[in-house]
Amino acid sequence: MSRPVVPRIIRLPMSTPSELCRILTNANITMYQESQQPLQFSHMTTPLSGIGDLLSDISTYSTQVQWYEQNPQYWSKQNVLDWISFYVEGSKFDASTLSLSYCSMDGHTLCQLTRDQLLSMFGLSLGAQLYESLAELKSKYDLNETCTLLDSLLEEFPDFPLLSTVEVNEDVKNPCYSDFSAIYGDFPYKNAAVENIRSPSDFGYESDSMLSSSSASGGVFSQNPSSPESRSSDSDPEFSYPQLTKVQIKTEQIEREVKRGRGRPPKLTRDPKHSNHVSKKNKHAPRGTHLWEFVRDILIHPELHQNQGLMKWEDRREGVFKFVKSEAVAQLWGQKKKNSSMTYEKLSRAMRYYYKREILDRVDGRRLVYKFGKNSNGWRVEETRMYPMNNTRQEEDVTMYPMNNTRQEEGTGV
DNA sequence: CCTGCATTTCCTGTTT
DNA sequence: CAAACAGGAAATGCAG
Repeated sequence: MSRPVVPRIIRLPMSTPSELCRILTNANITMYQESQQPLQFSHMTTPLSGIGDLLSDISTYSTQVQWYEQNPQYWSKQNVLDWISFYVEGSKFDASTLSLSYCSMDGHTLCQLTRDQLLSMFGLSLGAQLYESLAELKSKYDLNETCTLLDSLLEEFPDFPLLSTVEVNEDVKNPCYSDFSAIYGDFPYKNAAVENIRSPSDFGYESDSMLSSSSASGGVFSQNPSSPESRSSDSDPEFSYPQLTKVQIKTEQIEREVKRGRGRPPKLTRDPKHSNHVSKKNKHAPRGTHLWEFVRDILIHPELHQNQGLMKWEDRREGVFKFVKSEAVAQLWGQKKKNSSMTYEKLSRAMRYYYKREILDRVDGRRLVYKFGKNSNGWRVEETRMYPMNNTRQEEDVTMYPMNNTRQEEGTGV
């Protein structure tokens, strides 16, 4: 089998900072407000129950995966937006001319678009890039999917005489990772879908659904309760986490007795079954805001959260705010960073580091209360006046984000 | 490969 | 007493 074709995308110099700021902000706006739908595999039918289970797992997982990790046909709106953002960012496309309505479609809809439609929507250059990328991703994932199914079939039925003679080439099984990584280097093109598939209970929530019913959905703590901060899981009245089984607790204790030392332990893959399946290196945290920016964005766009009341302003003018649902915010942050074991305790440590950098000022004597410092920006009323706090989100929001709200993350250094 | 940054993880002690 | 705060220490992952 020949190697799949690799998209020929060249990373061009960045757009202007303000453009990029808008792009990223736009992505954030949508990211936090959208409730992604689980992917449907109903179009696939198979008489084999094992495959059905696999698809069920994939479907569950797919509420979290990035666009580059799955077939464009199954992309959520968020995936589509991320995909577009990626190419906008890498081109000289003027983001201000881009209407969010063009980006507000799911993968299925996207895949119906003709080349001409894409060109008219995104311009000749970007449109062509998108079309090319889409076409190649589609063909690649169609192939990949077939191989994955075949692979799982082999695991399910190892003794099946015909299937056992079939070998699946590694490069074909993970075409995206092997080829894209060669081109993009650090870019996170890898088959995380395979690596991360564990049990359905491993998968965290998606924004609102989890915030209201993490325990019911077998929330994120069921996966990795290894840190003692899990003790704080019952601290939040709005939150309840699934109780650990005795076996889990026992395993935890053994693990901690074996390796206990200061500092952050290496991330362990808890499912050895998949640990050797693909490369473990999880390069590149998703592009996005820093913690304080994440917090700020929750505060200045409360209307974008179906579950409001995560945080609130205590004194908007002074930049004083409070974590109302501290563990929920931590979970949301963890979701953003693909870290299901994030807790408020850990998040708050990161917040405390901001004191020294004067991104935050101390607020003594008030629990869960912080204050933006002189090295933070984008939260002041003047900076966000273009955003009426009570309006529902509209497409105009995208281009209305203030130009002067540029990121200065590097300028906030110690 | 090395270095720096921004966390993340863990811990001990203190305050509310 | 529990939860939150404080901050040291060390590790991680990414960017340059």
